[in-house]
Amino acid sequence: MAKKKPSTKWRSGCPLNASVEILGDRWSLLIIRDMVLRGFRSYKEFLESYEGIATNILADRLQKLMAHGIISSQPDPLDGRKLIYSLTAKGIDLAPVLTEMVLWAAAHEETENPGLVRQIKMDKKQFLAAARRRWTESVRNDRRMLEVTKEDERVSRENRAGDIKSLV
Amino acid sequence: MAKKKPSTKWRSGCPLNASVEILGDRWSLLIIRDMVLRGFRSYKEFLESYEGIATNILADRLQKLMAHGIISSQPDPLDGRKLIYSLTAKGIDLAPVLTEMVLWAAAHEETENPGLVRQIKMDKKQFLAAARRRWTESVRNDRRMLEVTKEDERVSRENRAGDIKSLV
DNA sequence: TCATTTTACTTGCAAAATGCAAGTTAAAAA
DNA sequence: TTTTTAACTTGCATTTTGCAAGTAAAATGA
Repeated sequence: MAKKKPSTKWRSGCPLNASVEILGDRWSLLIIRDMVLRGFRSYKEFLESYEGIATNILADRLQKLMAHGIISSQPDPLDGRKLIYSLTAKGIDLAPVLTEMVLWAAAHEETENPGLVRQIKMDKKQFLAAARRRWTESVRNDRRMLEVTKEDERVSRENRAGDIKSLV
Repeated sequence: MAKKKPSTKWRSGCPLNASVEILGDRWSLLIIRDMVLRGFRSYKEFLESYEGIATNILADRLQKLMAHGIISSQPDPLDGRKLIYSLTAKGIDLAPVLTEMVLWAAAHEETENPGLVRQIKMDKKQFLAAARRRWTESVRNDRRMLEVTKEDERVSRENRAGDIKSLV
């Protein structure tokens, strides 16, 4: 499932340190946020998000998140130029980290999006359950789409075979 | 209470972005961890922690954490070379962020300190309550120590005054 | 009391990460 | 079949990080 294990050689064995080494930069968690909370799935969407990430940094972060097994990618069957990025189970498990960081900043800094904050405060568990449900749905949906695509390919292969036969 | 407001000019108003701009580096949260979980309070202790932070980076991070009102510092009344760093309320409020990051890494990476992880998993609320209790205690204790020191100074001032009088 | 040690830094410099602008390539749309 | 679009890559300047070596003030030891 995971793409590749990064050379698990942490500065220390402390679990917090592992988190910080993987996620401790100014962009990774924002990409995760866009996926968990806003359902973003493509390079273009991430690029056009609020904070304005640079193209090379985005490409680098997507690669690293994949290397850490937090996201995965597949070609879009409907548009060959696109890659569809998905959260893995490891990725959606970051939702509680996100929500706590949102609550902390909302409590101590001047921030926007009071609707989001209110929702989390009102019922954190339900908020997380909803996020996970959306994720489960999208995984199911991707699988379905993949099957349809495979079927399409099978049919088109048969058609080509038919064409060739008709040429003989 | 807070030292100074940093020029609140975020890349975006999203609360998660604020958190990431303040805490999104490879060291800040480790310093907070050392304070919340291990009770560290001096430059030297932070310096000797597991991950081996460089002296200049540590000085820089301590300054930034102070500028953000996450920690504060006071001279050690028992040793004039030392500064005692303390978590502010804003600082101790980061405990839930820490615990979620610990749980995430423990679930998905090879890490050590299973005792800590077991404790958090067993009863997260109680774990956080204990961390906060330790913090409240240390705040109370600091205040007490400060008063004792002030009394000492008053006495020593009187003694000096007495000495001067005795010289006249 | 006077040299030594300790604490909390600073400074200088090399290496790595970040950010911006300008390509590039393959696929889709007009 | 020309033009757009999506997802990058490249080059280069700026910033951040990390290491090693100071420094100043206070405490400690002889």
